[in-house]
Amino acid sequence: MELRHLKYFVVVAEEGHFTRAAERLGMAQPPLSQQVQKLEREIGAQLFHRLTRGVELTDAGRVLYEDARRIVSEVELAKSRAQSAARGQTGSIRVGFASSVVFHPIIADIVRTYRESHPAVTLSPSESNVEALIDDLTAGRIDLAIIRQTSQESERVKTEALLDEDMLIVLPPQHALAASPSIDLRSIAHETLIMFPRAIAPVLYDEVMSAYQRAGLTPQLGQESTQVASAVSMVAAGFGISIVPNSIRQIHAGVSYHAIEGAQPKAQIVLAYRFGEFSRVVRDFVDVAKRSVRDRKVDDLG
Amino acid sequence: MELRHLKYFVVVAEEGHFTRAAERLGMAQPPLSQQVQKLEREIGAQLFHRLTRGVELTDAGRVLYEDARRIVSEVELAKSRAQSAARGQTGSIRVGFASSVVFHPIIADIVRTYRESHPAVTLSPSESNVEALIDDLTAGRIDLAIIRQTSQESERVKTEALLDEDMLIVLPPQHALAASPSIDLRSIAHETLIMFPRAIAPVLYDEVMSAYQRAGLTPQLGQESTQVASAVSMVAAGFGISIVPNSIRQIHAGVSYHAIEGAQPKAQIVLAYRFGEFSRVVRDFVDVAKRSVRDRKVDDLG
DNA sequence: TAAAAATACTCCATAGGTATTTTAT
DNA sequence: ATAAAATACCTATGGAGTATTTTTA
Repeated sequence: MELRHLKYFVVVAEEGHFTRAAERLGMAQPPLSQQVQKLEREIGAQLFHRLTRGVELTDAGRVLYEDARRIVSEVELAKSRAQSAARGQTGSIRVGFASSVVFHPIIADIVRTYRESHPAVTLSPSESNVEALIDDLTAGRIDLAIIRQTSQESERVKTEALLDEDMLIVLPPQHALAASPSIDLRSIAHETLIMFPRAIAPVLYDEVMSAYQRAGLTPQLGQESTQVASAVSMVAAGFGISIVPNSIRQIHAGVSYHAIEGAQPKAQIVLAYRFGEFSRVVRDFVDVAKRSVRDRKVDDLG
Repeated sequence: MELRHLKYFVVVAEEGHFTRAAERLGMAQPPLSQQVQKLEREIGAQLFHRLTRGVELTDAGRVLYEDARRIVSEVELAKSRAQSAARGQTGSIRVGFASSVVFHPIIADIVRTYRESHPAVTLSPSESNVEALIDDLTAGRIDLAIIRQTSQESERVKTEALLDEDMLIVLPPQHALAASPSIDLRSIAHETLIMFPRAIAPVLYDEVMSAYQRAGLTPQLGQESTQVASAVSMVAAGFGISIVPNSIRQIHAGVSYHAIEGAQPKAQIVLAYRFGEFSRVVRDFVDVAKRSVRDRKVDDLG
């Protein structure tokens, strides 16, 4: 059985007349009769009662008519769905975010812009640490990740720098230096430094460590925070000070944020996706992300 | 486009390999390649990425695959429905079951009773998630669904509550509380909770969440299971605990099932059919279902 | 006898086969 | 060098056309 048979059958059923149906189908009557006969032979049942004036559906024909009509239109629908998927307008995309990047306003920017331009694409966000996200990416559990710079360049994962942000010193309320807009690392070298576990964002961690090193200092490491962001609440609670990416500033917990004088450590935000990624929806997301960053830079200048 | 194209496409998609697909189809590879190319031309999009070792679906291909597979099987079903209608078995009924209800003994009850009272009616069962079943119902792909309670009351779909069942805590073997017949949520609040995706059965999902909330607790959500039932095997594998409807108890996987003390979440089983459904076979099924539930309740009392 | 479907035949488009080339690792 | 898809070319099935016959109210 072919779709042709169902299409022909539907038209004949609607016209109740082979000759008129053939006209509507833009074909001659005999081949139409033949195709319907072939369908009847395959089903093993009469679909029409042949009358002198036209034809009439049998019971079997009536049952088939409902199904055939629906199936024919579903094929049309399937075709146009596939087409819009090819244009990247439908589908789904799973994006993982490193927990230290979710506060950066560019993230909201990117997600909003993408959602607007691809309203029919389902965007499933997840949050984890850099290492786990790279795993998720290679294993195909996510399609794309926005993370911190990573040294472990896998063969299967392509990374592209999105932007750099400065890192800031976080001081508890009532700290002696809370009023200074910028602070020299040496003036806080003796204070307990709260850091997230290195595994969560190794390059970020190392960046802070080397800033101390370049200044000829050794950080006094204290209690580890579980996340980059939760370091802030530990600072607020008086456990010590911390150094976090600028975007963490979004968190107002009574703490104060200060630029670092001299050797300014940078925190890079990076886009990661599988090498040879074909998917249009994913490629579009990459484009949107890059464009958002570019537009933002232009804004900053203006 | 012809059914042949969809059939060929489905096999190639499943094999990921033109040569093997051609074998499975009992034909040579070149004509298969040609037919698929023709389909791609008609859709106006690549359906496969041609790799050195086999092929892989594109976004458009993935979208089409789901539709094509369904359409091909619907054609088969339509054919046999027409055939049985021709044999004078005036009826057939397509019933969809939410995967989380299929283990409930009432389902077997209803189906058996209906089969006995309507031996000439062909009953075609299918299994899916709540959302997809409501879609199938409105689109006319199925006539009736037995699902979990749904909030999205469509205008075209009428739902009727069949029965409530309690939800139970599932614990892995050797769990400290495995011997307790009933458990307080607070005593397991710190354990990882394995849940199915909310989309599969939103009301069920929310019921569990609000049980935690009412107890002043926050669930520690872990890895999602793909199905309600597969949560049990994940519990057995030690990924955490879960909360499932009582009927899932039918699955013995080494796990233990426990009543929840206090705020007992309920899982409702619901009958859904198109508003203004006139078909006798469908109305009879609804009657049988309701009667089965009533009889069962009488049994429970006795 | 008239309207309409079925049959008889003819033709050619195309599904499918075989042999070979191209492509990507 | 090799696996696998694409291409080239051929064959023949069968879809569609024209002419005609059959059927039945």
